[in-house]
Amino acid sequence: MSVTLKQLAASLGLSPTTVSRALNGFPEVNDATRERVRDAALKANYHPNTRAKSLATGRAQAIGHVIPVSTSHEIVNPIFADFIAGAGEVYSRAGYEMILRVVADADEASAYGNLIARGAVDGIMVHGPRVHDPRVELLAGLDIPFLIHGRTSNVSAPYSWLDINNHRSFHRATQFLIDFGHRRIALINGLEDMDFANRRRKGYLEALAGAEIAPDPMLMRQAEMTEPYGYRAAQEMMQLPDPPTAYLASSMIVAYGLRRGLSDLGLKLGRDVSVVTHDDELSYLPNDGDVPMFTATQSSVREAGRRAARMLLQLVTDPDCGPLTELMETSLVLGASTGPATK
Amino acid sequence: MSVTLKQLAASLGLSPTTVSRALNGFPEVNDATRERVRDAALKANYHPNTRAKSLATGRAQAIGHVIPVSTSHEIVNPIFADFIAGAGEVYSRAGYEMILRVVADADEASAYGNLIARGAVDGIMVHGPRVHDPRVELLAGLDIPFLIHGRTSNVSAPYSWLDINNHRSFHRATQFLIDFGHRRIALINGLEDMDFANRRRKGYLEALAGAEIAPDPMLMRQAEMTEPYGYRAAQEMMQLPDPPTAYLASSMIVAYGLRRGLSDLGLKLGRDVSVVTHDDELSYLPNDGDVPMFTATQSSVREAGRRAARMLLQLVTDPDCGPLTELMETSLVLGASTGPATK
DNA sequence: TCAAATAGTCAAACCGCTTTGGATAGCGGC
DNA sequence: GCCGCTATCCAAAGCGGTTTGACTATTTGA
Repeated sequence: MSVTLKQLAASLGLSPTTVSRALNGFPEVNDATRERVRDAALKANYHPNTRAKSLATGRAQAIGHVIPVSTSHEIVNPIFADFIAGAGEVYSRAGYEMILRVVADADEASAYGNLIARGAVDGIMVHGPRVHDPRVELLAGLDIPFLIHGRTSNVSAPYSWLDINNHRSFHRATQFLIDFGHRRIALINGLEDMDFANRRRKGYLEALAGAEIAPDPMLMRQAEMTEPYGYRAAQEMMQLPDPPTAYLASSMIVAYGLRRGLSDLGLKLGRDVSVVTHDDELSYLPNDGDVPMFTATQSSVREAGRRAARMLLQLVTDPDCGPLTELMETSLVLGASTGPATK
Repeated sequence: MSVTLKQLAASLGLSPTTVSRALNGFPEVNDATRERVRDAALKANYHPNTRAKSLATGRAQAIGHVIPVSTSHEIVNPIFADFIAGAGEVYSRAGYEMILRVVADADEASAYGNLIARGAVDGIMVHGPRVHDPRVELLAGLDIPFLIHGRTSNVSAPYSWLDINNHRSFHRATQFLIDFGHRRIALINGLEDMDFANRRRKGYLEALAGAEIAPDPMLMRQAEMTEPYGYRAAQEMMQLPDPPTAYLASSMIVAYGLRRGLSDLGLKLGRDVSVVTHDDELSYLPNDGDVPMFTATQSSVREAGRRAARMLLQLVTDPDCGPLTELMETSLVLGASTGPATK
């Protein structure tokens, strides 16, 4: 069915060696011969067998992504799709394959070991890091380039990562609300054993402290980021004796839930109550236009995927280029969901 | 770093042949020897190199997914994440790798040829089929098992697919609204060159025809399924001289947009206006609880991923098991978003 | 003009595994 | 004691590429 190098060589009356070198651009091949080989390869629709090639070269030409699915909630974070779309773009341009493993978070450790021991990948992208993430030390000991989308805390080993500035982002968003006169600001966070959520919480708390506002546990929640979670948070918090006048949402999905919860109570965003959300710029949930629906800390997760992929490829190409890190700042865009605090 | 079979064999004083057979469960190995080999393999953390194995066996032990990204809109369909999560589960259990290609839809054809010619995969999953999808004939001629998530029309070649009954689903949803007395029913569809959207449209039109309701082009839209699309559709259609009393939405995301558009006009779902949506049961947009928010035609895309993967693996294992097809029915769940038509 | 450098090509080894086709030893049966 | 089995094990030949180390012509330099 598919042509092999040997067959191609035979049909040209050349040795496999020469054909291989001709196609891979080695200098010690006559230009005329190279031309002839290239033509023939094209005509025969010759593509080198990936497996054979990577066995011979020792390079897998593939990057592994292990995406964890929380066993308890069976939830797939919607940002994966966009991140992967971004990364995939870069990989295919660079001639790398992306291999994906969907793994229940309990089995994650073995998934990495397995992937590497089998020589299936040259590098690994780590998704959804926790505050204390054992995977970092695990991978650091495994002698393979890896990059974390996000960060982890309390880990001594140096590692490469790309993250957004979650701390600053939520500090700024909180400050923004404070400047508008809000003092009862609720945080509808993601699960706080996730590193990103933890950092956001710290940013929020610091901004409150800076304004000498005592944090109120009743105004802080964490959970898997679904729409109903936002809805319930809004509905329940509005029942409080001293309800929040503003909300910080951890994602657009949660913000949609908040919006629904609030509007079901007859409250209008930006007038009666304010909402600032983080916006990953998912393609099907655009928050743009003349006046975006939500005031948001914005950062494209697709672009993050592209950059992360480029960094990881660099680490693969040159393993000694040291730990690579990038902190992407978010931009605070003004939307229709915020306004001054009302009494 | 990682142990090879040869090393393992040497350390045991055995030949590679015997070790290979011992680990792969061939009968011609002494039980005691097999035990010894297994122990050693475990202790040495031996995992056979995937590349070498698949080169030797001719089986890639991998399935390729090509996910198209519409070049014009740069939109990644959010259902991919859940579908892939479902499929990934099945693959890892079966010892298969999932390799993903994100491809601008223009380059798709070459992506398949390339993937196959390189011997990288044993089977291919096709996403997002159009009404007339050239990929089917392309793949049929390529002599590799493939399965389409969805279907295509006007293609003579037989092929394997798994789809939900889009036609029946939207027929039923429309009928449901008609039974409630609605006659002005809007269809907020996905792009109708996508096969699923086309079938839904037909189901909708047939139900209208059955009730002798003339379809109104002003009440039918198609576009990429984003939230603002739903919002605008609701806002604009409500301006019509004879506005719809009910809406059919193509996805939860669009339904959210509709909801927002309608509630911004002061209309309450289920009372002033009805909405039925299709619900893929994405994990972060659950539409359940005692009374789901939306009345919906429901079908788990994650489960579809699982089933599709199983079917494809069967095709890979036994290429002659003929075209496999499965049509999943959706269930119509009653939610709070529908009610009788009001004048 | 002749040795030495340079192109251009190829045979063969190798990557890590599977698999074919023996080889060897122990066994019972005659 | 010899034969034919069976139970175990192994050497070697692939799988489809890359890469090392020659081997020829041809140039080049002196």
